[in-house]
Amino acid sequence: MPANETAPTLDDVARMAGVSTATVSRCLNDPDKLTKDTRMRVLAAIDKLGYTPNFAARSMAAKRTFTIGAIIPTMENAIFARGLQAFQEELDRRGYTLLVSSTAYKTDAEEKQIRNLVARGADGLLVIGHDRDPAIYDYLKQQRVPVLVTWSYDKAEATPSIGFDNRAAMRVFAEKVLALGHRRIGMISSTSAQNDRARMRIAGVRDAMETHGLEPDTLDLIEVPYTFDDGADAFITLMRRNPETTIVLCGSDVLAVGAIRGARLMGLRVPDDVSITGFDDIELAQVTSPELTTVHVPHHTMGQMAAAELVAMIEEKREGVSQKLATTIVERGSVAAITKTKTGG
Amino acid sequence: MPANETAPTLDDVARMAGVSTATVSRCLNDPDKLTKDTRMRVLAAIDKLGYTPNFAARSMAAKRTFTIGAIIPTMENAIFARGLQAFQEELDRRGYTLLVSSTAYKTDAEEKQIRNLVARGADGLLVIGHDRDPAIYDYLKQQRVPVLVTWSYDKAEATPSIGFDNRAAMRVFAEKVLALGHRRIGMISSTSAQNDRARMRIAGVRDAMETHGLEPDTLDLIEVPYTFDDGADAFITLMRRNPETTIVLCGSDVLAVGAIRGARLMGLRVPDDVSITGFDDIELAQVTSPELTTVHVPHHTMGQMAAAELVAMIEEKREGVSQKLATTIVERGSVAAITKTKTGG
DNA sequence: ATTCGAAATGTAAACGCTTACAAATGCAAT
DNA sequence: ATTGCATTTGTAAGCGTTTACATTTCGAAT
Repeated sequence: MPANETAPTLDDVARMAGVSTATVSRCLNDPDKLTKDTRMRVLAAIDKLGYTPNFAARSMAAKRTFTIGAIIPTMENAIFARGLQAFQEELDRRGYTLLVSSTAYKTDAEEKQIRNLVARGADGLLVIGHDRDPAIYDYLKQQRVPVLVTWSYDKAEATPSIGFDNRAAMRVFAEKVLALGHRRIGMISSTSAQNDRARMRIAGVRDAMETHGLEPDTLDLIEVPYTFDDGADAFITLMRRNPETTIVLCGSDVLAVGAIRGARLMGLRVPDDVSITGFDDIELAQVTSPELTTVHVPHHTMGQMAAAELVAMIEEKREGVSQKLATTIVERGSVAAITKTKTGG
Repeated sequence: MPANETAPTLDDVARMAGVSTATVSRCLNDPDKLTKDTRMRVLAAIDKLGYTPNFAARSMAAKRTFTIGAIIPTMENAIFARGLQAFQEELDRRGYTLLVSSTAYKTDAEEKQIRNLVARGADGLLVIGHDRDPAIYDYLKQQRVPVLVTWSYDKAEATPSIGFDNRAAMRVFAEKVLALGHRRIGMISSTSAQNDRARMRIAGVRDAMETHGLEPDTLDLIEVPYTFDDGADAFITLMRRNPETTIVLCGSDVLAVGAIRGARLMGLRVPDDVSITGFDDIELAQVTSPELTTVHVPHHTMGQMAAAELVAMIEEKREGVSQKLATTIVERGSVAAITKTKTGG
């Protein structure tokens, strides 16, 4: 019963195996450099002592942490879960660990979190969307920490991004559903300040309205935070102040699910009385009744590609290259065409 | 344009402020010890250089990281999100940072993650449920890392826990809904191996059956992983092999939402044709139609209390003390009483 | 003016690794 | 046996903090 007072160190292992600390270190980081015999001896000692390398010491000496940080707006819903999962898996495969931090949509919390991650030695950072204080980008550049933006693609931005064109995706989608004859349009978006994804999706809807000969300013828009309840409340507000609305486009599935609930609360049938759409295509989109017509985002591919690119940026010490991913439209049951009856109402 | 090649260190700050490194360190950790004048000088230098303390160096020297690790089974759904959010907020308030790691329900991944968190110097660990390889507990004891179990309460276990009695909660709930006259009972649970929460909830249902004079073995149980689809599939399987089932109790809201979807797919009305219940009371429970009758878990309080207790264990170097939290029953629309018509079916 | 204790600051030794460089070892060719 | 080169191993200097201990400074009390 070796009731050691403290955790074993490299030194302890070296002593027990009868080798130098350098050899133990090599055994951990570059096993091929050792004789099979010494390697076995060291491994045995490690095992016997239950040794785990001290991360802080290691990263201080090596000036590398093999850690990548990701800052996401929220963990509360599944929006980022899928993509992040894929990101993590790919990182794992490449020998990196992911550190996740959530800002709970408080933009001012982001800077603090980024500094924290950098102080912890993150070799690279993944962030969502382009919008943030330029000072943050300056800081990151000064610290020489590679950053990759995701969930957004914008070649005009200086920071490399792997994502999709939120504006175009929403435009194409909106054009398609509006072609069903809708003239009175409402939209529920999450707060667009400091959120290019939200902003671009709104712009996409306005683009589509123009295509259909509608005045973009007539879009009845309401911006709210990011929960089901917000979606439900916003929907009710929208329908009260504009009862002749025939379709409500939501900036995300979460909001759309809330909107469907709002419709149920008001005794409105979807899509018979009003059509509702989402964006993201998370699992949730299939549990409502009716199921959501929405825009499918390639979460998995996006996460995977982001991991590959960020690791490449780190290891090859090169600038990141942006890539645009395609979104697709998923038609389920929440959208209907305008019928005579309805237009008359 | 001081295009420094490398990030500024304590030394740089000290030099610029004309003080020793010890003083700069004090300025960061114990500002009151300094003259207002020197403090200002140091702060100015820190600001000017854009200095951020190096976390690895700090934690190596201080042998403290002010970091707490949490290992959760999944980030994919909101089950743990609320509690973890509260946990994080409380930790923040006390000056600690949270590192989250998800096992994706792969129990063998947990040990690796725990070792990783320990190697990273986590001052304490939060884990979900009691079930895990005893070797893990041994390792943690040897490393002297405090552990707190949550989402489960069991005074019989050696590891302190802050949570609720899964078995009793499910028993009380099941007794209540079964009192409505149900005799043919199905249950969908997530895999119970290595998952005391699932196991206890199943036991709770069996307890309730006995109370109602039903043979516990007649419970038609099906265990699946943890997604909506699993819930839907399980429900369909269950109803096919046992069409006269009148109520399906689910081990979690996620599964229940899946089950509701399964019912819709089969053309069954809830609760008219079959009743369905959940467990957890996450937001999701209110977006389905009908809304879920479920067991409310005090996520927020649980997370908050867990944070307070774990920090106390660390700072006061004492054993943790377990606490049992109460759950409540939330009746919404997914359960109906058995009518003559139905019993005749 | 001195003295003394408290408060502020400085000095330097850890902390547990990695890695450049030096030394030792092994093996093949002579 | 010797030599030379490649391979394996060892030595020791950092890495950027914190903190015990030593020293200096300051102000109040004499």
